[in-house]
Amino acid sequence: MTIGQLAKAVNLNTQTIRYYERIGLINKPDTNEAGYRMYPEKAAGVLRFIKHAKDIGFSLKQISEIFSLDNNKYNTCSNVKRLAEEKVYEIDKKLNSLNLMRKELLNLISLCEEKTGNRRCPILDILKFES
Amino acid sequence: MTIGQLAKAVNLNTQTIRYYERIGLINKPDTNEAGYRMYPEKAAGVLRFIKHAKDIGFSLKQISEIFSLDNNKYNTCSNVKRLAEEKVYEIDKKLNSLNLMRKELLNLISLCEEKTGNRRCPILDILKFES
DNA sequence: TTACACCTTATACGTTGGTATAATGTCAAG
DNA sequence: CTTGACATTATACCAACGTATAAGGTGTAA
Repeated sequence: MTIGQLAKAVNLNTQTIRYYERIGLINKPDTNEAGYRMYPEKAAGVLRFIKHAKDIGFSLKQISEIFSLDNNKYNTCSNVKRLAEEKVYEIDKKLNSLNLMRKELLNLISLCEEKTGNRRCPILDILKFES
Repeated sequence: MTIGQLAKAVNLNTQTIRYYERIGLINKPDTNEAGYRMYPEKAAGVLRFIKHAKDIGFSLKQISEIFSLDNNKYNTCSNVKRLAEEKVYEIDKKLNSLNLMRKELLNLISLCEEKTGNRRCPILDILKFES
């Protein structure tokens, strides 16, 4: 699988895939005679994992952290598992934080609805002078 | 109130306040004889508003947009409300994504638990290109 | 008066996460 | 055997959101 085919498969720019390689997020795959990167099927899964992790707010650095456990020969499955558990904990913190924001915004919106017809905007009023 | 006092009051860097001015997010206040920016009390409220809005996920650009709605005094409340509703929608998408990722990680963790004692780590197997 | 903490502007740099461009090589089809 | 769509590398550029530095002016307190 060439880089172009991979890019199409996971809906990423080829430049982006090379960028991920450059920053050490993914490994450079074996190349063919012409020097083209030839990716195994698994690569698509890895990239989808990265996209997914990124979507939910993990930085490329954090994603690297998960991958880099691989470089340490003394790493056992339980260490990797521990890291995964830490990530779950981080996710839970993000979930809480997002839920709080959501509540706050909905509260502001409901204030707006109570006050329709009024000139003053309760969202502006509250965020400006009471926070 | 000088820029340094303001910065301390709202826990921001003076550079950051000047940066906000530079990008047009806040107005340049009147200056004294020496050319020092002299901020009214209200400035702290505005900066707190910005921090708060940023905390709940608004970009500086979006915050600018809110301010400009405020300046227009035209249909303000419903426009601000629309922005807040858009933000709630964004938050909901993130929540869904996070919940998916959480599930995935827990699934990987459970694979680890099934395989305790085994040399190979199923998480790494999945994440690595090779093997 | 001198020291020191503050203020000014202008400009450069830093980080994250890419995208664009140039100059060049490879390959398959017509 | 040329054309077009790919691939390679290297380098530059982008937006967002600041932070740092240089070179200077101001204010106050000992």
